[in-house]
Amino acid sequence: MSEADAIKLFKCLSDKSRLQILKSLTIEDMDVERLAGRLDLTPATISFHLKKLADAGAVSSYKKQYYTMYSLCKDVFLERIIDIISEQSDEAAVQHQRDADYRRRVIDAFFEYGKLKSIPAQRKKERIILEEIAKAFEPGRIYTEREVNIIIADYHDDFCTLRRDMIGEKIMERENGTYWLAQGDRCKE
Amino acid sequence: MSEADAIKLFKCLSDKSRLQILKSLTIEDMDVERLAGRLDLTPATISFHLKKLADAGAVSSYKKQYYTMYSLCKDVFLERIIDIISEQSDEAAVQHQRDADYRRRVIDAFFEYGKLKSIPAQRKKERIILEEIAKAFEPGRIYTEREVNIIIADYHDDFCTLRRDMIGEKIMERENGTYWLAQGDRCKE
DNA sequence: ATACTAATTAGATACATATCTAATTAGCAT
DNA sequence: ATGCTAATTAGATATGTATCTAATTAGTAT
Repeated sequence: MSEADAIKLFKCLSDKSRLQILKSLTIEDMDVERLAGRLDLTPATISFHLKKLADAGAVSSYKKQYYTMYSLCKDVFLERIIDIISEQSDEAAVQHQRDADYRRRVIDAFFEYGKLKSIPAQRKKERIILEEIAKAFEPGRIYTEREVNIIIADYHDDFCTLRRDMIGEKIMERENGTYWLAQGDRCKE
Repeated sequence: MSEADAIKLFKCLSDKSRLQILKSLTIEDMDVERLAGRLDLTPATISFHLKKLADAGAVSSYKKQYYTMYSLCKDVFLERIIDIISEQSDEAAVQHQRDADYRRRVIDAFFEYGKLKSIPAQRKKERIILEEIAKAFEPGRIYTEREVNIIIADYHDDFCTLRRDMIGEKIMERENGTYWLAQGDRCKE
């Protein structure tokens, strides 16, 4: 089911009249006039809704003497909502890629020849820069403040600010003058 | 979940922007601006949608330093659609009752002292009357035309019309001058 | 063939809503 | 306390849609 189909289906389900039509058809197949009677609406309105429901694959119809009988397409409703939402996970991948592109642009803008040209004023951008610098540290290893300063100084003279912000952004952790990479959620990126 | 709640939830799911917000939150918790960046919309619009999503119980939020982080309420999406629709099955029962009430009113209007006052002009009403008369026949048993006439004549003089319509409405079936109750869908009522 | 009736379509209307810009509120940091 | 920044709210607009009445189509029975 494509995203457009999912939206069509949910749009059908988000209207009181259509929900009641579906509920009615849960009981048994019905014709337009009977539904009109049950919902206290005109047959024209019922037709309008049934068309949408049919278009979304929620109902189907067949002729029976005078009447056009409508019946529920049960299989459509057996899925879990979460599965419908996350079905298009390649879409999610595309968005993830867009995030990566943004990070790349920020990094390209502030780094030059492996050096940091300036420290971003915007918190979000600085975080990206800090995460980039953090790659120079080994996960799990414990560093002295002096070691940290030296590594960061490779990127920018103001290693004090950067070191402090590493702690502030919880990218690194500190205790008794020793430093190490936080295990946190960085790995997701 | 009440019907109103279900409609609110489905309304949230029936918008492309909101679906993408939910998909994004599937990956990890995010703040308003990040979502705005991903969806290429203003933070105001994202706020607008998040409010609706929160109201529908689809997302929740918590503060993290500068930012208000939003996260998905996963449990809401684990249900099957069919369960949500038919959850209010007492509602369905109410509607079924309404149908029964209608039949009762029609029967009361056309029967008097066990006799049929007149034959309804409206097809739908006549069918109800015919189904009522059909109760006088035993399922499975085969009747001669004469037997059928006698039974129907108890209700109305014009047993010819009624007998013919029994066949026309497929309530009874006929072959070689013998009659019997159709097994069809009457039993549902 | 003709008349009847269920169903759909067309046109009109009123209400809902997705989005933006601009203004305001609220929370954090110096 | 003051200033910054994320977030929300307010106001405006344009699009979407649920419903009705009236007209049309289609299918059944006499």
